[in-house]
Amino acid sequence: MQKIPDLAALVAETGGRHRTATQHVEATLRNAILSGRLAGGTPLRQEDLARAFGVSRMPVREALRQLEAQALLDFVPHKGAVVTEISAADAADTYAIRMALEPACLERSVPHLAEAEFAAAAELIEEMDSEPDPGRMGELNRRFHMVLYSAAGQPKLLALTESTLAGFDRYLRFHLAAHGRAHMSQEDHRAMLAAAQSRDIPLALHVLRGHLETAAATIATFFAGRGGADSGGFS
Amino acid sequence: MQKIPDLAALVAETGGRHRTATQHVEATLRNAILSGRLAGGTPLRQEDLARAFGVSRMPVREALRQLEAQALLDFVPHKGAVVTEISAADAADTYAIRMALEPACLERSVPHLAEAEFAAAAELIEEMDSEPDPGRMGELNRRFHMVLYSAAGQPKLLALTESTLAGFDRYLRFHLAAHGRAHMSQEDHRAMLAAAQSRDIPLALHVLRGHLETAAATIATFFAGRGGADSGGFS
DNA sequence: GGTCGCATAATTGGATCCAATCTACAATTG
DNA sequence: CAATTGTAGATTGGATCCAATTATGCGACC
Repeated sequence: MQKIPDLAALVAETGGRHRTATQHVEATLRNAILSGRLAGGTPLRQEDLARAFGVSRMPVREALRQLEAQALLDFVPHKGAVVTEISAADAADTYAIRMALEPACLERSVPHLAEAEFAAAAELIEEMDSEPDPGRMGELNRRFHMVLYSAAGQPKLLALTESTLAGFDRYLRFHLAAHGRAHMSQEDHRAMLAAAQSRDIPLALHVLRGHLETAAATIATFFAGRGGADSGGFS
Repeated sequence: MQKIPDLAALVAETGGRHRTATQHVEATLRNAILSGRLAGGTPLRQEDLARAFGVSRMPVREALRQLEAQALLDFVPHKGAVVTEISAADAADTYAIRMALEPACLERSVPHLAEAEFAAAAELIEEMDSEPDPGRMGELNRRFHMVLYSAAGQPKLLALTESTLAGFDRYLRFHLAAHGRAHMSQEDHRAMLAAAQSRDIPLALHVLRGHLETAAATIATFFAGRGGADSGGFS
C-alpha cells in the first residue's frame, strides 16, 4: 500500500509523441511497470493519474484496461487498479512460455534469415556490450531476440512472443542484479547468432534453450535468496 | 462492406448476466465473432452498436478496445473497427502457437492430474459425441483440452493457451464442415485421455501433436479448396 | 468529359457530469 | 468492552456533450 512514486517525473519522461492521449498514458505506464519504477502492488487511482497526466479520467480508464489485458494490472473493484505482483512462481511461469514459444520462432526463422538480420543482430550485441542503462538493456535484449525470430513469417506467433518478452523485462532487473549487468549472457547471444548464420538449427535451438534455462535458474535463486516479499523494493 | 447482420438478434442472445454493460457488450461481440456470425471484414460502428445494445457509446468503445487487444478487431481510424479477417496463413499461425504451447501444458499437467479431471474429461468426450450444435462444440473441445492441461499449475501459461484455443474456434467451423461434424477427432481425444490416465507422457504428447497436425492439415486443405475469399461467407 | 477543390456529413477521441456501489470509520448499544 | 449499524467518503461505470479529423459527394473549371 505504498504511494505512487514521483508521478510527475513519470509523466514527463515519455519521449515519443503519441497520436492519442490514451496511447500516451498507456505507453508511459507500461514503461514504468516493466522497468520496475512502478512496483508490484502499487494501487493506481484513475483520478490521480488523470490529474498527473493533465487529461480526463477517460483516456486513463482505457489505458488501464489495455494494461489489464496485458496482465500488468489487476482491477480490484472500488480499490483501484493494482500493479500485478511478481514472484518466483510468476517468473517460472513466464519462462515456461518463453521456452515453448521461442524455439518455435527460431526454428521457423533461421532458414529465412538474411544478411540484414545478421548485421542487425551483431550490432545489437555490440550495443549491449556498451550499454550502461539497465532500462535500455531490456529493450536491446528483446530486439536481439526478435531480430533472430523475425523471419519466421508468422505474425501472430511473433506478436505473442514479443509481448511475452516485453513482460520478461520485469524480471530482467533481477537477472542483471545477480550477474553484474556488464555482460548478460553475451556468450549465448554470440553463439546463437553464429549458429543461425551457419543455418545450424539444432545447435541454435540448443543454445537458446540453454540460454533460457540459465536465466530462469539465475532468477529463481535470486528470488529464493531475497524472498519474493520486497519484489518491487528497489526502483 | 457488408451490413451488420441481425444486430438485434445478436444482442438478445446473451444468456449469462454480466455485471457491467461493457462486459455484456464484449462477451456478446466476442461470441459473435468467434462463432462466425460476424464475418471477417465486417465494420462495426460504435454508434450502431450503442443503439443496438441500448447503451451509450462508451461501454461499446471499451469493449471494442478489449477485443482489439485480443486480435479480433482492427481499428481503422474514421472507418470503424473491422472484424479481423481469417485466412489459411492465419490458421497456420494459430496452429503454430497451439503446437508450441499445448504440449508444454500437457507435459507439465499429466503428472498431477487426478481422478476428478479424468472424470470431467471423459464426460466432455461423451458430451461431444452427442452435441448437435457446432457452436457449443468449440466450447466443449476447449474445455476438454483445458481440463487435461489444468494441473500444470502455471496460470499464465494456461491463460495464454486458453485464449489461443478460444481464438481457434473461428477455424473450428471449417474443420467441422470438412469432417462432418459428428465426430471431431474423438479417437484422438480418447487416446489422449487414456495416455494421460496411464501417465504416459511421451505417448500423450505424441497423440496431441498428431491431433493438432491433423486438424491443421484439414483446415489448410479446406481453405485451399475454397479459397480464403469468402472466409466468413457461411454463418 | 475529366479532374481538382471545397463544403458537408460522418465518425471518433476526449471532457464533464451523474448515479450507484463499496469501504472505512465512528458512534451507539447490549 | 466488543459488536453492530449507520453515515460519510471515495471510487468506479455510464451518459451526454464538444472538438477535431477525415471521408465523400457535388460543383466548378480546365
